[in-house]
Parts: sequence; C-alpha cells; structure tokens
Amino acid sequence: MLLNLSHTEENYIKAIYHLEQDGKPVSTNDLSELLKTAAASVTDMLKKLKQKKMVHYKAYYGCNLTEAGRKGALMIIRRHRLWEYFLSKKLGFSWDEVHDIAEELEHVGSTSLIDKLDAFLGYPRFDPHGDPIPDEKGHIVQQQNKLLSEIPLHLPVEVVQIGDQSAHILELLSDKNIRIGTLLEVRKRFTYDQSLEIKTGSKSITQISKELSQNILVKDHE
Amino acid sequence: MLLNLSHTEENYIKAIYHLEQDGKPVSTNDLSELLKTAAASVTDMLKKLKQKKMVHYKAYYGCNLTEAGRKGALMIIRRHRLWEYFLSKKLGFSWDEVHDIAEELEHVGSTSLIDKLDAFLGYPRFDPHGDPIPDEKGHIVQQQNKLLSEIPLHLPVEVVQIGDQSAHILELLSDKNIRIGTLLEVRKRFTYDQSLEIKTGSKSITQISKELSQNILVKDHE
DNA sequence: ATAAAAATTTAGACAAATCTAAAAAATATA
DNA sequence: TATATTTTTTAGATTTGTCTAAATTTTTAT
Ligand SMILES: [Mn+2]
Ligand SMILES: [Mn+2]
Ligand SMILES: [Mn+2]
Ligand SMILES: [Mn+2]
Repeated sequence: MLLNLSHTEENYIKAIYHLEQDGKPVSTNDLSELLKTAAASVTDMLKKLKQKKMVHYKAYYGCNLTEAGRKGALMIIRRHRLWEYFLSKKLGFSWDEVHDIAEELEHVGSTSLIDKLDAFLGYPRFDPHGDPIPDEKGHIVQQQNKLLSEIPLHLPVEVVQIGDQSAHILELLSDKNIRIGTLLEVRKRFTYDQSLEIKTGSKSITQISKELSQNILVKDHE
Repeated sequence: MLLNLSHTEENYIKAIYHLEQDGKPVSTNDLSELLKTAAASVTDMLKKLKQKKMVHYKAYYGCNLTEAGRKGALMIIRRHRLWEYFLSKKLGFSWDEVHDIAEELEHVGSTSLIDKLDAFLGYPRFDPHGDPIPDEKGHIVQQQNKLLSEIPLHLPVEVVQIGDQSAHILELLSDKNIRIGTLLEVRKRFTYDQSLEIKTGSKSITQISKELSQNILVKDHE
C-alpha cells in the first residue's frame, strides 16, 4: 500500500472527498449517514485520520482533508473509476452493475497495477457514468455541466454524467433508454411537481420526475 | 461473497488445500509456517473453520478440508490464477510480478466478475507459471509432469510448470532465460552436489542446482 | 435569554484476528 | 519404560473497527 491506509480508512477519506463542497467542513453526521456507521465510530476514526495527517479535525467542528488526504482520495477514486471502465468496456458489464464490484477492486493498492490498467484501457478520461478519471498525478478535470432540471425548454443537450449512482437510479435510466451520450430536449415543465416531459433522440417521449432530473447532468449539444 | 468467508479465512483454506497431500491431515505447525502466523492463532482459526464446516479438525490431530472447503479453495485458486493470467497477458507484467498482486485480487468475491474475466481471457487453462486453472465448477486438471531432477540425460523436454513460486526463484529463472515453454535437455548430472548441466534451446548451456532442478516441472517433447 | 432539540463526543463493551507465555499432549530417544 | 523433545492447545493480552447508552456541546425555537 503506497498510502498505508486500511480499506476502512480509504473508504472514509473517499467519503470525505465526496462530501466536501467548497471549503466547508464535513460533519460527523453526514459521514455517519453516507457510510452507514454510527456517529460515535466516525468520531473515533476522525481522530485516527487526524493522527495520520489525512484530515484536519476539531471536536464539534467537523473535518476537512489535508493535502495528503486529498491526494489519497483522488488515487482511490482513480482506481475505482478505472475498474468501472474496465468492467464495462472489457468484461461487458452494464453500467449499473459496475459500481459495487469496483468498490472492492479500488482497495487493491498496487500503483503499477493501476498505471498499467490505465494504459491497457487507453487512458480513458471518463468512467461509464460520465465521471472524470483522475490521472496518475491526481489531476482531475472539473466539468461545467448543468442539471437537467435547470435546462430551458427546447434546447438540445447531451447527457454527460449521472449524479447519484445507486443501482436504483441506473435501473430507471436503463428502462428509459437514457445513458451517457443520449441526446435530450425538454418539451414541457409541469409546475405542480416539477416533472419534465422530454424527447430522447428523435422520436421517443418520456416523463422524468423532479428527483431524477436533478441527477442527470447535461451539456449543450452543438 | 458467495462463500461468506473473510479474506483471512480464505487464505487459510487455500493454504490447507496446498498442504494437503493424499488424505494426510495438515498439521498446525505447517500452516503456521506457511502463513507466517503463530501456531496458537492457527488453532483458533481451525476451530472457527470447523464451526463453519470448512474443515474436519480434531485437537492434536490436524485438519482436512471438507467438501465445501475444497470447493471454496478451488474457487479462490481459480480467481488467483485468472488474475495472474490477466496481469501477465493483458497488462504486460512479467511472470515474477503477478503473484503478489493476484494475492489481493483473489479476494474480490463476485462470481460473475470471475466468470466474465474467464470469458474475456478466452478460458485459459494454465496460469503464467504453468499451474492449471480450475473451471467455473471447480474442476481442475491434474498434470502428470516430472521434476527436472528426475529426467534422464539427453531427453528433450519442455518446461511446463514451476514448483516454488517465490520472487527469488523466478528471478533466477529469468536470468537463465528459462520460462514456461522453454525446451531443455540435461547434458550432465554431477554426483557430488546433484547439480545439472543443461542445454536450453539449441545453443546456450547453463548450470542448475539441485534445489532449482526440483522446482522445474517438465514434460516430454515429441 | 432560556429551554428544547439536534449534533457530537465520551464511556464501556464486543467480535475478529493476532500475539506471547505457560500448560498439556504426543512423539522420539535412551 | 522412563525421560527428553517437539507439537499443539489454553490462557490472557492487544489492535482494529464497530456498537449502544449516556454525557456534553452546539444550534434552534420560544
Ligand atoms: Mn462508482
Ligand atoms: Mn470501498
Ligand atoms: Mn500465484
Ligand atoms: Mn490471499
């Protein structure tokens, strides 16, 4: 292990990375909920991660990743997304099956393994859900995508990313034939429940709930 | 996990499988040495594996795998060897680098992952060290190979398997340009230390110690 | 500003896997 | 057979990651 972190510690810093917005500290409870672990256990772990200089932490305040913690998190995310790409593109898994398996593979800690896997895959820049893959130095592109819920009517857009990545949302999208690269256009927006009627491709019309529309990221299609 | 075993438990049943010769029970001390774990710890684990019906165990007697234990061990060996094949053939690792990484990958427990990996690799029958890969049902071919130390002079043979698989032996073989598939012929056998002089391919002559010759498995080359 | 509610930490316990040291059983040797 | 040696098990601790319950701190609401 280059990082010298246990599987559990890796999962914590990854979770902190995902919860960190701007510079705001991440609360014990948010981690507790995301990791499905008692808040008391989170407190214990934050103390340990502080000792290992992976997080800044002050009691009753919350935590933030240190620079080392951020680098570590990006490496775990790199592993996760490269494995997802491999599972999807090489082994033929569908995009809603890859996450859980990658959750285990991401903890196999050989650096040369991941760098060779990256080369074998042809240095992919995005995983099967449209999320960017950090490079070997931990650089990650920040995308400027918009939520489908905020797109004006009749503007052609392309799906580039899915926010929430539970098996449930992926199942629903699969059913609606929506995936990364799908071209969409919002036809109507209903004020009552903020649901959308969209046109996919050239023919098919489907309804999309508010929740769903807030988890589909799109970019303008020129 | 289909088997519902921890990483540690998996390592134990794999170790027991490798130590089991004929029907002879495996001793606590042999396991202790192979796993580099105190004998007292092995005793504790054997009790637990007995509870889980993975081994037959009686105090002061030793242990044997149950049918379930044997099936489990074969599945772990299947994963290990398929990953070794992948690392070697797809990612370009040399055969002496793959074992340690596979030691971690073997514990990722999705059955569909391994079966799809198997298909992706084209159902290979042998790993990079020449060891047979069990199929999805746990069937494994038993090879009838001979030790180089027991081959008569001037008989052309082909290297098919390496016994011990430490990085050290693989380094030595690599230096001598001996790998799976190499054609050999024993030229002389020195009584003093039972070292061999062998001809590899058509030109190169090299010396091989007794230890090394007892870890190179060969078959007749017709 | 005070009381109620929510978030967080501390305290104490537990299961898994490990260790060392001591006791017990099996095996080898004289 | 009696004794010495080796092997194995038991006893008691330790580390990691977890839990529940109780105490404390912070935030929200009256
Ligand atoms: Mn994922
Ligand atoms: Mn994980
Ligand atoms: Mn191996
Ligand atoms: Mn292992």
